[in-house]
Amino acid sequence: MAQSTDRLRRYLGEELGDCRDEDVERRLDELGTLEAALGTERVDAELDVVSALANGTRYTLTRVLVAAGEELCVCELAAVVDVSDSGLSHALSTLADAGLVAGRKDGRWKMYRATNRAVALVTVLNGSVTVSE
Amino acid sequence: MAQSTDRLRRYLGEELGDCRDEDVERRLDELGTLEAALGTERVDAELDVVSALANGTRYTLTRVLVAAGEELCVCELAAVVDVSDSGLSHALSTLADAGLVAGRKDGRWKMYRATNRAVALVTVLNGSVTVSE
DNA sequence: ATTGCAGTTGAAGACATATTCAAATAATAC
DNA sequence: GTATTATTTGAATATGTCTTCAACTGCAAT
Repeated sequence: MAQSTDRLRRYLGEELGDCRDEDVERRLDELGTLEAALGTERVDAELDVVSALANGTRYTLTRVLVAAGEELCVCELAAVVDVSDSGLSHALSTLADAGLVAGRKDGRWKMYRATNRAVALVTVLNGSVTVSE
Repeated sequence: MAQSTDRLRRYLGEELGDCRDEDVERRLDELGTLEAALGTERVDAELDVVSALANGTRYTLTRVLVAAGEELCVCELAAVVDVSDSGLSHALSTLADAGLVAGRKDGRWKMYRATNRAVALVTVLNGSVTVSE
């Protein structure tokens, strides 16, 4: 740990004018606190959600379900993405685990809809990302 | 295409009472329109952003920079995540490409800050994901 | 100018994820 | 009941992504 903090000490030296051991310790503490305040569990949970969206097939499915504004049958979603039935099922299952879609069985058909979480995320992404034309 | 639409035809048959070729065509059109309205470019761009966030190292960096509310030196961020300097640089570069952080050179140090896009996304994720305790 | 330091880049191996195939389940139709 | 259909599951390959190592750039101090 002595060596790994050398660089930080030099940086703080330029920032503060001078820099002692306690200054380095304090800054490391501040950074540690910043990180700890997030909460490992929470970060992991959020990362699961983001990871579920981070795939072309799954993001398209989510986007279409949000745009549809109603539940769609698996047999309809099959027309939207270019994967096998099995791949489609895996994708929907991952999204459901992440709370981005919810499924309901209706006879021999299965219907999926976007959750509020999906709507919120897609809305922010849509609003935040600009596309050149 | 004839066979791949069989299932959809049967589903629409149950929904509508009866179902002809034109009904299947119409539904496929609706689904196609829904998807096309999203825009391939836009979906790709949004997927890039989501994918940039979908990694423990990068999500933690983003989260910390948002929480910090100010720019931090690479030498400070090194204390936050557990990767090599090279790995850290790659991570920050990916985030910068996705417009989630912005970098500024200051003498021999490099400072990074979270962008509005990052703040918006992290805020929504934080609000949308509940953590059991 | 040469040395040392902060950070980056490219390439490669290690690692993780996606998609498919084959088989299983659950529901309906016969 | 048996057969057919819709969807799911698990295992295996194919594909993609992380992280590291080594070499490099830019900057500053000497």
